[in-house]
Amino acid sequence: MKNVTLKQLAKKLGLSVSTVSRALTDSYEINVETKKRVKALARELNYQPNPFAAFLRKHVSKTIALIIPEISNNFFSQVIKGVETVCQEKDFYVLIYETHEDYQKEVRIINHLIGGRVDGVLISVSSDSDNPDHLKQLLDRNVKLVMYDRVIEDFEASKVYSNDYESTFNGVSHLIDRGCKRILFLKAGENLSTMNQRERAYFDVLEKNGIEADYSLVKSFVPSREVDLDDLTAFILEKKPDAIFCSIERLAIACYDICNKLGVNIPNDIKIITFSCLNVARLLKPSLSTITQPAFEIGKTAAQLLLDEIEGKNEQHEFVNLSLPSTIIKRDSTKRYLG
Amino acid sequence: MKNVTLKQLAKKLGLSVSTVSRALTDSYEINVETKKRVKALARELNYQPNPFAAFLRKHVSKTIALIIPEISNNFFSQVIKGVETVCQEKDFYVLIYETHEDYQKEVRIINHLIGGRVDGVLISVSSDSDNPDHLKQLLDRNVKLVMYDRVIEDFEASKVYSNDYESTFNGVSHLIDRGCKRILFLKAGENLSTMNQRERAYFDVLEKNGIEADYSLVKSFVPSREVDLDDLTAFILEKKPDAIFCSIERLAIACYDICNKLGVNIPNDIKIITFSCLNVARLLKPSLSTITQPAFEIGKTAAQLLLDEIEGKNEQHEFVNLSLPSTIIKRDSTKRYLG
DNA sequence: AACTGATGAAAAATGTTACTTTAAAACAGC
DNA sequence: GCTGTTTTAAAGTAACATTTTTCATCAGTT
Repeated sequence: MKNVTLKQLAKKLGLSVSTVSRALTDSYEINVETKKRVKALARELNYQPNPFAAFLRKHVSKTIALIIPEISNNFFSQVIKGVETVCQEKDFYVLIYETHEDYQKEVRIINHLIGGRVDGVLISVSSDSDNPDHLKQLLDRNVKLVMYDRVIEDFEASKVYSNDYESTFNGVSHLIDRGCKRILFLKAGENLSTMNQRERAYFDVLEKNGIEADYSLVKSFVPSREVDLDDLTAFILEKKPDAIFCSIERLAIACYDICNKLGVNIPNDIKIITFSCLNVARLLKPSLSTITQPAFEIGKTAAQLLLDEIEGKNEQHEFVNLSLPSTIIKRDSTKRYLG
Repeated sequence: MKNVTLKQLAKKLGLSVSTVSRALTDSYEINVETKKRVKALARELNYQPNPFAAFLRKHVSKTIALIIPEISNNFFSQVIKGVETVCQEKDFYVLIYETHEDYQKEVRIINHLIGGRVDGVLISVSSDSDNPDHLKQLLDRNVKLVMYDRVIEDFEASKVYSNDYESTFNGVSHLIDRGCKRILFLKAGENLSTMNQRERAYFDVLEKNGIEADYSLVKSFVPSREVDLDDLTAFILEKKPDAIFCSIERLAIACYDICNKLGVNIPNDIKIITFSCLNVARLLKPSLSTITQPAFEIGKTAAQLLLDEIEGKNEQHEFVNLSLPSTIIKRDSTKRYLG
């Protein structure tokens, strides 16, 4: 082992290991001169304490796990950024895991984490996650947990998400304001908290506007799979909608492709609005109306809450439910007529 | 501590700790019946070996660090995905670090890693990284290193990148084929291997086509900062180019915004091509011609190389230099005329 | 009785930290 | 000036959970 250890430092300095250790942590019991000597040598040899050994003593790893359904997704990559920002500031380490929307994989990951690898876990549950037993086990072993975006509603933990109900309500209302009556609702995933909120809002808006609910206008997609374009094309041709509400960005992109192929004009023939964190939405043809979630803030806030819990600032287990507002940006894809 | 340990298992089973340990690792020295009993209890209590204690003995953490200049960037998030894919398969853990293009931060991160937290490091160096001493220290302490995308050319390590020279050569040639003569070259970062390759290719194409090099048509941007739109607008208005070659996606987006604002038509007035992993490039107005790097493959390949080295498959230190081909996709933004 | 071979127990080691102890010096009280 | 106490500085040691090496036991065989 080529790594510098306390032992080596102690030997070179003619001191004991414990003295060196405490000199480095600025213990009051050590002579000022000795401290200086120790620190000077530590700096010279670029001594870095071994984190694994330190953990074994202290049972604190200063590491959290960030569990993500799909990494290369604008929403989640901004979440990562938010989490990173907070953690780097507080000298915490972030382990990233991707579930690929697979519940089995999620369980396996959590089991790994049970070994005590991390102090806390940030999770957005996978789309077919119906049973939270594995998460309970984490808590049993004193690993802190915060859920973000996709949460399990009756689970005892802090949660950070966006106002899916309200923003969907506004989004669908916007379509109706523009004269749409036959609005497709494309959802992704069956058991997701976010999707349920969005679907509820969709039907509520219809009811409020005296439009009869047609459940056949709702189509569900498997988030982990590619969008089946032929299938979606057939669906659109069959239903002949005047608008499409997409609950994820990928579906909107598929709709754009399909409309281009079919020669259907957006927004004159069909209007489209979608949940999306795409930063070039304004440059699309036509520019895409979006409901943009505060991804970066969600990441930051969730990480903040988790670190607070780890640092024992929430002894009473007062779990927080935080809803951060999305922004609805109306662009050409939902314009009344585009000349 | 609520965690299940070998000690607890041993106590419950009436065996010694070492016997339990060896039963779980399927040592030939342990009676088959004993093994069964041990494994049954381990499964029942969901025993997970403490990774920190295991490390301390074995000096293998099965963890690598992935150092990234900017996480929320299509290219890098696909790299993450590639790395994740390989590592999950081989049961390795990935720690993510973001440098925000800051050399000081990069040095700090590497110093942290020197403590032995990881078995290996995957790095794309930050844009103002001129001195690789910190990386040498890693190698001194037996931490493996592989560079991806942005590499330091004369550093003793395996490297994975894309064929920046050739693809830029093809990209600029494409612009010239379309009749462009006054091509801006927008670069990002001064000391980056990638940028140097691209710039060299740009000038080589000009020379090959008998166009006199005009160094004032090259403009450099600081990758960590927002693009200064006013500044870029002024530059474009001053230089009156018939094409712009963007070395990063963000610059192309800025150009689109500027052209829209100025009422300049792409591609009739100015043609634009860019390095980009944007998956909606085809849906922009006009659709954007791109040079798309194989980000996912770069991540996969680099991770593969690193894990091989960690697992001792490269005892002779035969470092690999791998160049993966980018794809140039010609779309409307470089069309001859768009009616 | 000595020797195998199988089985499992004990002990050592990893690098750090926290608790306990020791040694010496400084100081107070008689 | 000596003894007893306090203070200061440093050393020693145990513990963390695991793995690995060494050691011990016992049954069975020569």
